[in-house]
Amino acid sequence: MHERADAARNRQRVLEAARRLFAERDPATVTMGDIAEAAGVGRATVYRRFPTTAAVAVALLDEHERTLQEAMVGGPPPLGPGAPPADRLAAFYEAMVTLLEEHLPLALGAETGASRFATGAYGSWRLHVRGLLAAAGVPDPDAEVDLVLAPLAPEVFRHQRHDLGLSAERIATALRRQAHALLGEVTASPG
Amino acid sequence: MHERADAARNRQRVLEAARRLFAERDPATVTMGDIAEAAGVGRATVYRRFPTTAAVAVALLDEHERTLQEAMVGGPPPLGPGAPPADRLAAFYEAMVTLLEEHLPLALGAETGASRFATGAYGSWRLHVRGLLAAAGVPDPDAEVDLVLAPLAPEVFRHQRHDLGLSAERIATALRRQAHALLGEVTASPG
DNA sequence: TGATCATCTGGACAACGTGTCCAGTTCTTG
DNA sequence: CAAGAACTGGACACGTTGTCCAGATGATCA
Repeated sequence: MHERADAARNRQRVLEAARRLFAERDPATVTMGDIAEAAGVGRATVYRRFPTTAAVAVALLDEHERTLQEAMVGGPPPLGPGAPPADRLAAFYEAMVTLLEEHLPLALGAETGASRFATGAYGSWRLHVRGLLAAAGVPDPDAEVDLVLAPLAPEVFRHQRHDLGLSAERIATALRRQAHALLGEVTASPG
Repeated sequence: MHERADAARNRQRVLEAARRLFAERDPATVTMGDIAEAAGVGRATVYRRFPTTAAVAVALLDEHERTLQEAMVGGPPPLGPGAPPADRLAAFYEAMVTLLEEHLPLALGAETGASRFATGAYGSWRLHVRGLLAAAGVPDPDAEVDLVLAPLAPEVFRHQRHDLGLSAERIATALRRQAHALLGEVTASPG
């Protein structure tokens, strides 16, 4: 049994209305009622598919995140396999900055309530970066992976981008340097 | 005009009750009403001094943070002045891990609502770390400082400590390695 | 085409947290 | 001890959440 036509139509209305609302104002202040009203449907209609506003944002982010993940596992280097770990981490950082620059309101909206560690996307990035750390010879990848991912928290990007006024390119450059510093010479440590 | 005796007494009751509540359950679920009830005072009495539950947590954290800050600016090396920037950053990381280990519930409680970037303590740490980055020859300290502080977000520590089960020492070791990787050889870059 | 039935819809409801207000009380000052 | 300032705590109005159910709508099948 496929989704009913009216249900599919309303789902689209809800998603589009939510995208607009998240972009227009502080994503943390968007309520289920706001989304329902903007979409022209009842509140229960929104609740039927999404338990929270964060879930709506996650749904909107999903396709973009999936595209990035595919490039990470099967795309061309340096983002995909083939390049040295330090270069791949730098490319990953750069791709994440692009993603945050394009969809920051959604990324912020996806964080309201539960932590980002619970999302499926975070798990994928974690797996990817952990592999890079291990390949580079980092002593304890399990302890470092979340530290390496921490600078990509949407709230950190928002702070740098808007409170501080830094350009996305400047942030990306800083992250690239850190990627090479963290993984560039690990195997050449004292021995 | 000094604080009235009964007001001071109630302030202490509120702070002690809040400390207990934050430690007992998820700090994000503690409400002003809970604090008032546990302290044995009315809700408006709590509102008189603290606008939000986060403000209560900040007040409780304040003295501990101040102690750390004094050690940073005037204490013995490697945390205080005198040691190389990489060693000082490593010492700072280690001190922050200790602080988080001892007062994680308060740190998490202080984050509910507004972002941690707005707190005065964050500004002090930022200033300190920015100075270390500049002294180490990092090209763009303003862009890197918040990235270097990001792994210390209470939510990241909570994830590593409880979701992953890592020991505080293991996290501190990983951070020390990163500190040396990020600042250890910056001035010895290609030339 | 028209009947049947599962699904969807949207307004209503109760519960909860927030922030404010003010009348009564308590403490400090002279 | 009197007068005034400050504090207290219950009450109030508001907004959000999450659930529920009776009516409406669309898919299926004869």
